Amino acid sequence: MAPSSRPNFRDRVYVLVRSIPSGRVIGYGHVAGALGVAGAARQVGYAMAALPPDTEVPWHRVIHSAGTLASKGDPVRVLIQRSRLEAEGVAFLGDRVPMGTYGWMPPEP
DNA sequence: TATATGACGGACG
DNA sequence: GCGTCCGCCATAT
Repeated sequence: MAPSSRPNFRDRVYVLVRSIPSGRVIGYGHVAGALGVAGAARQVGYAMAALPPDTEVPWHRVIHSAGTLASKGDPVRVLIQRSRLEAEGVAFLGDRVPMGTYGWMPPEP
């Protein structure tokens, strides 16, 4: 193994996202911070963009720190994301999610 | 190896 | 409350 640098930053993002319980959400920056690399919020989003359409990773539970959704050149993605969150019991406050209520934090070792 | 990019975050007006 | 600017760091080419 090559534990020196980041073996697979994206892979760690997927593992953490898969640990998010249903009906909960988390911000990109929170995911990066949980991986030990605060400030790499953009890389978390980049990892999501690399996810296949048949992925088992609940990428829809990863949103902006402000509670708003996001997508680059694909607004349909946001609609799917919102639909899945509502299906899990997440109540939207307009176009925003009250992270103070649904905000989830990963368990620290 | 270096340059450009990018599902972001926070600060400022 | 909303729009805009700068900075952060891993991936891609």
